[in-house]
Amino acid sequence: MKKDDHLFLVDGSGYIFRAYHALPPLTRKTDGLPVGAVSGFCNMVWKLLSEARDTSVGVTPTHLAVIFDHSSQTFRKDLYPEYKANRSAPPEDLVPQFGLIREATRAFNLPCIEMEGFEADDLIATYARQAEEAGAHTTIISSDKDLMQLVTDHVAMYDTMKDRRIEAAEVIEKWGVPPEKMIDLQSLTGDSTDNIPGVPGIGPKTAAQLLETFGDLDTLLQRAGEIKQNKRRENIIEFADQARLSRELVTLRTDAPVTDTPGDFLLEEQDGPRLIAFLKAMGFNTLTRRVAEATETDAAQIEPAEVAVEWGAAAHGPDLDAGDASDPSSATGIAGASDGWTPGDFAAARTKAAADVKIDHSGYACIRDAETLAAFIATARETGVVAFDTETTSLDAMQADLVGFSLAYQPQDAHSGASGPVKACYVPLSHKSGQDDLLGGGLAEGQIPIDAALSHLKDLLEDPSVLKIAQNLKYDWLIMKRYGIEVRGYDDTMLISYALDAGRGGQGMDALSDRWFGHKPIAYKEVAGSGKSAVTFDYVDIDKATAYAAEDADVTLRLWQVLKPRLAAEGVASVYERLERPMVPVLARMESRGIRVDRQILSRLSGDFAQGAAALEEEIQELAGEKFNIGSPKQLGEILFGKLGLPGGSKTKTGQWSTSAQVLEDLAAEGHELPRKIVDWRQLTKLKSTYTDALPDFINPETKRVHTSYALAATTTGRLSSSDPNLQNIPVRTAEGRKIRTAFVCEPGCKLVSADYSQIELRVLAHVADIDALKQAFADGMDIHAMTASEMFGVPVKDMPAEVRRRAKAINFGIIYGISAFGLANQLGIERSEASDYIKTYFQRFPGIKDYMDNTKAYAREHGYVETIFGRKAHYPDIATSNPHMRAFNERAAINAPIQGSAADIIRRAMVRMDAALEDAGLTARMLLQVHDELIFEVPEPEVDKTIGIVTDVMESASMPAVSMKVPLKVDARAADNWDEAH
DNA sequence: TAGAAAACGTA
DNA sequence: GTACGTTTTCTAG
Repeated sequence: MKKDDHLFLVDGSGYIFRAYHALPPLTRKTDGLPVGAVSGFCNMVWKLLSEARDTSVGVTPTHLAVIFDHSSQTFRKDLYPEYKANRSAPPEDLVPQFGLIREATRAFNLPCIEMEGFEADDLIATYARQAEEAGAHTTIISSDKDLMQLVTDHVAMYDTMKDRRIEAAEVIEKWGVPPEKMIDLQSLTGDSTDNIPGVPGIGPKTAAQLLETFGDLDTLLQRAGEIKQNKRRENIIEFADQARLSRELVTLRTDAPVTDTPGDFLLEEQDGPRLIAFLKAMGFNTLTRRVAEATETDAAQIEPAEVAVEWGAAAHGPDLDAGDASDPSSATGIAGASDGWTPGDFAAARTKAAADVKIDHSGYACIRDAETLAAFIATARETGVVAFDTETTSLDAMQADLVGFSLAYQPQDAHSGASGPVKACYVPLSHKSGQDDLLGGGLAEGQIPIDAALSHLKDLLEDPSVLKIAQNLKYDWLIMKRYGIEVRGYDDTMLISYALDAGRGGQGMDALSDRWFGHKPIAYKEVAGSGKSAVTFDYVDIDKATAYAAEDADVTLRLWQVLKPRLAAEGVASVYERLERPMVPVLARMESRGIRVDRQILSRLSGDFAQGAAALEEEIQELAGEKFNIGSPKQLGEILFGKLGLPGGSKTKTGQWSTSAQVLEDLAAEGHELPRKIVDWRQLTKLKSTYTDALPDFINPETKRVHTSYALAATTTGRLSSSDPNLQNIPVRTAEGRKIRTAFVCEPGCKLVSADYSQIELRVLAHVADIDALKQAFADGMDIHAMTASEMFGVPVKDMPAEVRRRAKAINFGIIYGISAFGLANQLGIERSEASDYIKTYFQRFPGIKDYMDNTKAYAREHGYVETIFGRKAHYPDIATSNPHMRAFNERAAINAPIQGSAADIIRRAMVRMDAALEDAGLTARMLLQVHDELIFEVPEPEVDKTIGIVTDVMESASMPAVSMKVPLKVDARAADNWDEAH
């Protein structure tokens, strides 16, 4: 470097934290990736590079480097193991940004510097010193006081947020001492955020005054006896060694063994296309435009870069390698990791520690006044992590009223008992007094007015920098949304557990508590009663409610401590971050929108079905010769196979005659009249009771729409399930059943749009098993079942008999289900031996499928689980059982899971992106329902065509960029006035 | 009154 | 042959 050179050293790590807290949260439109700090960083760097002259930084750099912390394992930890031990860890939505900011640095064509064992500050000190020795000037882009000791007449600092240059005068103004005395000052004051001890009772003002009087730290410590104030004198004498240790910790190393020199950091021309590709990938439109202008690049011609995102894994960023700080729970007091631990070690330690802290209800508090609530929330906020749970009057989130809520920021330990600090609490809001039931129950005494309590709660729940933890958050999210609160910054223990342990048992709180702590929480029944004597939660005694509700928050927090570290350790962090957690608001919105159902249509159908069933009932009893309960399989079996002596097919496992549709169809085919009528009767009564009678009761009195509830963690494979009512099994196969779909309608001026994946599971199969013939067929848009038939039976596709195609279709489905000769024979009504021959032929024709199935079985047996193409695991703990029947069942399930599960993952990805994609396109279409491979939208009529385009695009590209499918995904979409016609 | 079994709707 | 949820009947307590 030369005399006139000017080196800029950007404190990258410092900037990340500052930008995160100072700037409004920002997420990438396409997938919700948090990018606020990245955006701030890019804007700041661009400003430094292009507009330096116009700002108070005052100079233009000739050399520039961005410096980062490598990890917390530095030489300072050797000096003082507690160094930074209490540091609050980065918030969840900052974690992925560490890697992105390094990417940004490279995209700007700037050196990205870090070194193991040293903090960014030491590297900055080293380079600044080297530059100074060469006679050049340095500007450190930071406002961190730890760097102020470096300020000289050749080294200044620059605060980008305040646009302010920091030189010796500014240091003196702020701290009362010149830069060269900053080390001594910090040695006395210490630093609570880095856990540097200093001398108790000495703050910056006192320290500056003492240094003014005594000159420097050594002199002060020697002559401490001269200090007049008793306490101050005693402290300085007693803690002199601590001050010297602190000095070692705060003194920056200027001799870090760096391999570059400042001269290597010569600023080069921007690589416009590369930078723009990155900015586009981040979705920074304004900056993209500016950079395009400045570099004379046509941004429209540039594809967004593929940027790898470390959503939760501990690959980058300060402290993330250490494990104990990789999530904010390090602040919760459970013993953390020591040096060199792997994430797995850490997770195991957490599990062990969790079982040791016993759950004790006596420490829970019931908070009944606003001041205490505010104080509790303030404490929780400092901790940065808080478990949250609502208590309401109903399991239906769309109808439930809030009764109270509970919070926990640490496990409530047993030792402190009732007199110790409160870490978990319940806040009753609308419990009834119970005395005046006749008057509808007055509000019980001693509850915070709900508006006041919710305003405190809102501050907490909507602050993304405080991590909220809930068990099944979607429910609480919907409740809070109805009270005008939108939860931001959250984890869901149910979903974490699901990502980790799908197939290993339930993910409900009671099951998890039992599994991890051997503890059974107070049962809901115990506080609210059951059956006829059950009451809604607002009639539960507040003391009982406190124990029950606070325990739920306490247990939820403990579960999070145990489960969260496992995500990274077991490689499913991205499954949780991308496929589970973002689904919470997506599904919550779908559920709260609901779908319009025409009560009149259902009512008319109910009448029709009732008439038809009554007529059949009469005929059936006529044929049977007596009145009996047709709905009773037991009585029916006795009539058919006992009294009438029809040839009884099979029996169920309890020894009863089977009267399944299959059996009755077979009898009907033999010419018997009665079974046919029973099948028809069953169809009508089924449609009536399950659909036309039941659905109207689900119409919400307020919204006049039907709001299903989606379960995110109910299946082993990753599919959703729907209940209350189940809208994923609305009839479609028969003409009678389809009539029910005509009752699913849209608002006037709108259309229902249904978009479904064509053959998605067979496409996934072609991809995972890598079958050339299948891939080719899909690429060519061929009829896949006809193609299969043609390959297997040598029949040309043209003018193929329907029966031949039907058999091939059954085989294709069979493959997906883990085919057995027994099952295929059943399905096709052929002999087992014939089915077996079909399978043999199929495997000869498509040997890759056989390989895939064998490999999947072997993998499942070795690992106990299988994976989807996005890394979701489905566990099969019984895969190696000695019971041949059970083992075969598990093997078929294990073969099916990657196929069904990958398809489920794909539509999840589409759903996560859908709302933003529609909004970006200026559309107001609303996604209402998901039926495994189908999405249903309500769309204003003028927007229909454009919506179909966007929806199709998002769905067909849903696997990208994570997985590039070897087979195209195809989506069919159409619009109509009801679901029957749209489908 | 709670839970299992049988049946049947969907992808 | 895979994955679910709901209804009705029937049994055990």
